[in-house]
Parts: sequence; structure tokens; C-alpha cells
Amino acid sequence: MSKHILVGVAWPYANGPLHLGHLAGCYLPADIFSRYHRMAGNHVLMVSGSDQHGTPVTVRAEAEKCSPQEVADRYHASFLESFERLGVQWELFTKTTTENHRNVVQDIFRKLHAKGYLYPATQTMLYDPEVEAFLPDRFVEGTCPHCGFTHARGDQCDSCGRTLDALELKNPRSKRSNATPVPRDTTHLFFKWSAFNDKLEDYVAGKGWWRPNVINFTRRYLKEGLVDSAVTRDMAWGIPVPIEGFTEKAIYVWFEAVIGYLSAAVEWASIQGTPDAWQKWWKDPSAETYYFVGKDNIPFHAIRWPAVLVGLEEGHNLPTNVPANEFLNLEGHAFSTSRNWALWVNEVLDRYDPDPLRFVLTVNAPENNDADFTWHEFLRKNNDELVAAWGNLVQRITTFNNKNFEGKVPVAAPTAEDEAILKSCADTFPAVAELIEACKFKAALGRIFETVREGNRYIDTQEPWKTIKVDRARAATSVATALRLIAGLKVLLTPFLPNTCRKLHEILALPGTSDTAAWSMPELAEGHVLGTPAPLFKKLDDSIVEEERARLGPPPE
RNA sequence: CGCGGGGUGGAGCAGUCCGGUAGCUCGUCGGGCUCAUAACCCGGAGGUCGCAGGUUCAAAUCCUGUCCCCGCAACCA
Repeated sequence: MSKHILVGVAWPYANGPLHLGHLAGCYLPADIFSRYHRMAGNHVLMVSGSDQHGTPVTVRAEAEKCSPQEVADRYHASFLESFERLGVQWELFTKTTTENHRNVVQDIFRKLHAKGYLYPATQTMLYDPEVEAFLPDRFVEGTCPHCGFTHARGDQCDSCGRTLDALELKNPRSKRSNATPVPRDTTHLFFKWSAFNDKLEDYVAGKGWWRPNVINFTRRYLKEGLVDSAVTRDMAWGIPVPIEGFTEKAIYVWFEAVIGYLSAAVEWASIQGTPDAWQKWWKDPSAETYYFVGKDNIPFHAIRWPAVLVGLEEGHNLPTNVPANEFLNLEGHAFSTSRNWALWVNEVLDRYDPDPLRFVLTVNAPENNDADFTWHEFLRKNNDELVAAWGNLVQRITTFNNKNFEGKVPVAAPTAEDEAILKSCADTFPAVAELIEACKFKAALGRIFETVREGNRYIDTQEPWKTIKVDRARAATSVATALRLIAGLKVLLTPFLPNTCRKLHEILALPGTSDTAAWSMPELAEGHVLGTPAPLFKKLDDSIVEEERARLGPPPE
């Protein structure tokens, strides 16, 4: 009774590389979740891709005097590198500039139009005569009409916090050219969000088990009532609107990007040579759908994307859960690309191994509240928890076995004590499975480490280094038991620490690969010859804290 | 202004829905062990749960007010 599970992960915007906040926010939890489900024998389809359209990409391209596609492709390659190095496994990580995506999006757009959910309406927007383009609100700066702050953005004043309409700014100027923008009328296609209010309320009625922030925020949004809004834009870099009279305009990036979850599934199926296979995840009601995103993405995945799917009236599955994470801060301050306060994944991986990073970001994940990444905590958690508890358990057992039993699994004559520790490890499987399925990854990892500590206690009590001098058979049993224990723990930890678990898999000379191992206690027969022991992790020197802080430079403000 | 989330020993977190003398990891102090990356094991100290009221025999847990942090408020990933 294996299940079909669709895992959609937020589409990273292709105007900059990934930083640690992105990882903690969605990519790591999604990877843990998907890896577990694959090991548990479920059919996982984990998809995402780079979001390549939109104004910020064109602005960056302009600044670098290259094409938007060049900018987008560069960061797409950078994303792929990050995922490869981290061990984040996708069924497909694509991009929004594929022909397939454009076809799927335009097809959906036409259908929604035919059903009457898209209608034209005229609005007044600010136009930059210099760059000859309409300006998104945040690309307009001016004086706040409420507090007089001179650097208020078109959407919000950073000084008094009020929401603004770009048209009410005094002395507006374009952030793209510094020219004075002028109001100009433009006609767009509006999506009838208001038509879906009731249906969405019915949909979320049974979702009380979602995370508090997600469900409460969603309900409040619906309670206030959805307001129709434009889903087309006056710009060239995007997917052309396939409707007569609007073909010079592009579909709004947000509207288009979320459709990527569907188009990526279609693309994947096509690549597999089974073009209809995507329907198992999208049309079969027994399939489950999860969207891993940051908290800023909640309305788009819990409301707008479901509204579009409902509007299609083709029986697409709605999200089973949207386990949105809060935000990760860096040394007490928000990540900020523009202020250069960030840790880029690829740069961090030049200096550190992926699994310690995965460990720290999971153990300290922003699941229920904002979390803070500090180098001090990174050092402490690596040295005092990961290396000390788990790394050491593996090391002390494998080296002891190597020295005393020629690196072969010794013959065991298990007593109740030995059986108890293995039973305890076996019992950890369903417990961890339940936590992962509920998207409680911190708790799941914590639960595994309870068993790790239990393992250290077991060895301490057994004292094979003493018994081997007087009762070799007893020592052999302890060591064989401990080897079976770490083999079990290796399976449990694979979703979290896939890279070092692969190493351990080799050290234990187990058949197959660690990534595809079954979610259960593996067999480790007597006499089985093990590989050469080697430390799984490195202990870090205290000096890295100061080093890394210096590299970061002074904090913003 | 409004709405949602959060504010628990030195650090990071759990517990709050179904009120009953505060839990976990790390650090720290003391002890043990020596197989192991000075790692591992045992024990202790340390908090009254942002603040102020209230309900109750009893509140971190319910109610009211207040302060601080984060997000949203529709075009911004």
C-alpha cells in the first residue's frame, strides 16, 4: 500500500544564489521528507525549478549588460550546484523558461479565460518614461504622505510601516532610472479570486492540524475576503498572454511560477517516457501533496494556487499540507542580499562539509518561530553533538572491531540486554516515521539522537575493552550488537545526513546504496567483512567562529 | 491602526489545545572510565515560564491589559 506523494518546493528566484535561509526554509525539510518517503517505499515526485521571469531578473541583466536569460541561467546552474553538493535529491528541478512550462501555463490561462475567471480591467500605474516600462510598486521611491519619510517604497513606508499606493507618494522617482514616473492607464486581465472564497473556506475547514501560523493566516485571509487582482503585466520578459488583445503583455510571474508544480510533473513524466504518469500524483485522490515554502509564501500556496486548481475544474489535488517554515536570521540580523548580510550555500560548502550544515540547520530549524544561525552554535552543535555523540559512537565501535575482531562481524550470543538495545533501535523507526510524516523534523532528529545516546550508554555499560580480556565471547556479542545498532541508526539518519551515511554504508560494507536502503533494521550477518573505519566528521577549531564573523564583516545598520 | 506567529535556567528548544509544585540538548561544576575525534558514562548547581492584573484550592498552561521581535496587509519569493 505504497502512496503517491507529490512534494512541491518553493521556486527560487533566479537573480541571486541560494543562501542558508533558503535551505532552512524549504529545501532541507523537503529533502528529508522526500528521502524518508522514498526509503519507506512510497512513490515520491519532488519537483521545483528556478523562477526565471520577472522584473528583478531584467534589472540585473540591464546592470550587467547581458540578456535576462543569461542571468537566469547562471543562477540556475548555481542552484543545481548547491543541490548537488548538499545531496538534495529531486525527481526534477527545472525552470520556468522551458517550452513545456510555457505550454502548460498558456493552456491553463486559456481555460481560465474561457470559464470566465479572467476579465479585463483598467488601472492606473506609474510609468517610467526613461526605461519605457511600467514600474512595480517597489521600484518606485518617494516621500511618504503620512510621515514625510523621503525614502518610502511604493508598496510600503519603511519608516511608519503603513501600506501605500505608489500613486500617493509625493515626489516619486523611479529606482530604475531616477526619472520621474508618470501615471498612465493600462488594461490587464484580472483573476476572479472573489469567486473562490467559499470553496476555499470549505477546503481549509478540515485543516486545523496545519501549523498555527499557516492555518490561522489562511483563514484570516479568507475571512477578510479575496479581492480580484491583475495577473498580467506590461513587460516583455515573461510568458506571453495567449489572449487576443493582450499578447504584448506577460503573465504575472507569481501566477505563472506556481503552475510550475504541475508543468514540472508533466515534464518529468515525459522524460520518463510515460507522458501520462503525472496524473497519478495530480488526479488520483489518494495521492498526497505537500508544499514546502517560507512563511512569506503562505497565501500563494494555501490560497491562490488552490483557487487556480479549483477554477480549472479538472479534479487536480489540492495541498494536503503546506508546512511553511518561519525565517532564519544570521547572527541576529535578517538575511539581506542588498546589504550583503548573507551566507551563500556554495561558499560555505567550500569550507565545510554538507552534513554538519544539514545537521545544524535541521536541529535549529525555524519550524515554529524564527531561528538564528550563528557560527558559535554551528561550532558547538558540530563538535559537541554531531561529532561527540554520533560520530564518536561509530568511531569507537568500528575501530574496536577492527583491532580485536579483524573487522568482521563477530559471533553473538545475545542476552536480554543486547536484544533490548536492538529492540529500542527498531522501535525508533515507527516513532521517527510518524514525526517526519507530520513534518516535525527537529523532533524526529532529536528522537534518533536519543537512541544514539542510548548506544553510547550501552557500550559504556558493556565495557568490551575490559571483557575482552576475560570473556572474549561476551565482548564479541557486545560489539556485534553495537555494529547492528549503528547499522540501524545509519538508516534512520540517512534522510538527514545522506552524505556521511553513504560513507558509513561503505564502512559497514552493506549491499546496495544507502539512499535506497529500506526503512528498517538492516541485516548484518556473522562473519560479514567490514570496510576500513574512518571518521565520518571533522571536529572544528574554535577559531572558525572569529574567522567567519570577520569574513561576514560588520552587521547591517 | 489591523491580523497572524513568537517571547520558558548562560545558549538553543519542548511543554500551553485536554491548568496540578518546569522537561530536553549544549555549556558549567564534581565524579567515573579510557574502546573512541580530551570523545563516552554518572551526579550536582542554575529558571517560576516578557511585564502587570484577574479567575481558580491550584496557571508557563484560561481571561484582560501592556511591552518587545517576526510575518502579512495583494504584485513582493
